[in-house]
Amino acid sequence: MRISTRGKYGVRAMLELAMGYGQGPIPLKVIAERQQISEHYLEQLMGTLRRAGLVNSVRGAQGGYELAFPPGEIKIGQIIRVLEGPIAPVECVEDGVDPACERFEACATRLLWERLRDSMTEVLDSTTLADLCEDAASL
Amino acid sequence: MRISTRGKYGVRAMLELAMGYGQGPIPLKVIAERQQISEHYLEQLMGTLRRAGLVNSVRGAQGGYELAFPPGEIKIGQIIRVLEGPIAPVECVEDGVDPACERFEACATRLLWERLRDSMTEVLDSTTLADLCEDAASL
DNA sequence: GGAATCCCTATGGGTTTACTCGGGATTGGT
DNA sequence: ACCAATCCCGAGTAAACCCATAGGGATTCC
Repeated sequence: MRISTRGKYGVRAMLELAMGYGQGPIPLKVIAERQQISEHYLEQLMGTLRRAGLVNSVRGAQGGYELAFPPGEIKIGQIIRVLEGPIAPVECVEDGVDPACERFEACATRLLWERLRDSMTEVLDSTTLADLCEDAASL
Repeated sequence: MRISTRGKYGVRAMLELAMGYGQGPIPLKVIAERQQISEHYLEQLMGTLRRAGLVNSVRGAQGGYELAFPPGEIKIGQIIRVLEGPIAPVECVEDGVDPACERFEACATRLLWERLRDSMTEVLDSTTLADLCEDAASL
């Protein structure tokens, strides 16, 4: 029941961008240094986040990345979904999937997985980058 | 954010045992057939569950597996922990681990992961096999 | 004794993870 | 015009993990 480094690094990088929001783009190198993440690897994650529309990139010298929206409008769940895929403990309770489930007992476990999915979604979608910035400030 | 087949199969197998609780041991073959799980693979999972004390095994002809406790006393969280490891989205919020975390921003994300862990734990530890049996009965 | 069981270790193919590498495209500063 | 700082992209890779499969050994009921 772990998220991978993609989700972990992604959230950390996005928090970094959130803390510098409104002050121009932040270069990858700086994010990677501050968060101690392999630069080349983080680059791939940022590419994914950019294609998903969560960050904008500015190419060339003095370029870098910045959030596509204010921190208060970006939910952690969005980041996770982009980098880790659907938030669902098992495939058959993914959003939008409605498989004809054969085993009737399986449905009992399915209710369980749905409850788990919902509680995970609740936490991840009720927290924004702005919330994490506040948390960071009060530490 | 997926559990593996170990957790899935494990819960399904345990539910099968719960539904036959008090009626003698159920052979692996039957569980595997009813739940459509590879027999040999399930055997390994049952071995793990047995060594963890969640099921008892009866060897020899007419043998099989049975729950070590009544269904109402076995939480899904116990099964998951045995088969999947600690319930924690990231390593640093595992129970009993208190790492000196270097990055102060990391602590902001750590609060998030703790909230996620807690909400997952809440669901999994508040549901017992008896609850799943009820769910199954009312379908 | 034999069939039905559980028990154990080893192995293997496929996928995923977490990177690394090398080069190309774009842009600001001088 | 040039150069350095950036982002962009695709390939490659070693290790780990997942999901089994294989084959035999030990135990117990009938």
